[in-house]
Amino acid sequence: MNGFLGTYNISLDDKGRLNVPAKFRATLEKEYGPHLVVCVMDGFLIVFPQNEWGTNEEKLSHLNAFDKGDRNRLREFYAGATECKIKSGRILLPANQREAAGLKKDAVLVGMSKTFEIWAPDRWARVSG
Amino acid sequence: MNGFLGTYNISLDDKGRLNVPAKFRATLEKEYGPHLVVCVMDGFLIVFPQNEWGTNEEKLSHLNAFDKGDRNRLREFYAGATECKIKSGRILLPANQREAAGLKKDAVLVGMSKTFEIWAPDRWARVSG
DNA sequence: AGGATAGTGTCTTAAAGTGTCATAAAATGT
DNA sequence: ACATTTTATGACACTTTAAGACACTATCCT
Repeated sequence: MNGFLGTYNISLDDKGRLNVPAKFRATLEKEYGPHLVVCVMDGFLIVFPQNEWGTNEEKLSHLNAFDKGDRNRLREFYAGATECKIKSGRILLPANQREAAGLKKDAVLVGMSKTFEIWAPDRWARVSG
Repeated sequence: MNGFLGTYNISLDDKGRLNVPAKFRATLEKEYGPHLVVCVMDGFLIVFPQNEWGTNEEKLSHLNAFDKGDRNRLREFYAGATECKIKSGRILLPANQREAAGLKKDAVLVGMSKTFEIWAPDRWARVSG
């Protein structure tokens, strides 16, 4: 398996849930589990399978808790994060994350191997140019 | 075996699947497996046998997922890629890749030793002209 | 308690993806 | 050149997936 690959256009339902594409779901089932950590980056969301989040966290643990810049980075990272679980094929993103990412009715999911990203279509268009 | 060689005109079926030429299939069976990674280049597609893709991916592994520039580079690479498997001699390319390559009803497959390429006939004509 | 809001389960429909067969075309062996 | 085998294509039936809708539950607030 090659992890998460490709770009998918998907739409949110009336309650703000979004369908995880079947291929991503398959990867999750095979290599990870249904538990995810979603995290706000600048203008979009990153979704970590649970244990990928763990390895990332480890990398961050090398940052210096007494360094102001590092500490700010850590805070930003943790403050925006939430746990969520796939339920009948979908995930519900909390309102504040949807807002942080500018998500309204449609979203673009982008595979990044061990994680995937969630973008608002207009922002994605600007980045993927 | 000498890898993928030659040029083949093949047509897509009503659902967008394309037949992998018997010679390519033979190469895949003998030297690789049925799992492929297809990846958008500028205006055409490159097909990697799974482990050829792996070696490419390895080159990226030194990039830092927390660095903005690196992350952009990674994204470009992964966003255009998809995994696919040969099923009864054919592969199905996702709609966005077909569109990126301008594929409609016919395609040209071009062997490139360890990979092969998929072109829309008109674009191929311009390049090979 | 009552009414709002947010979250969850489940069904329906439409679209996308998959398996398989029949014919046509091409390649192969003698 | 002919018969045989393999390969490519088109077609169709079937399955899976995504989207939208709706009803039900939990939570919060006053």
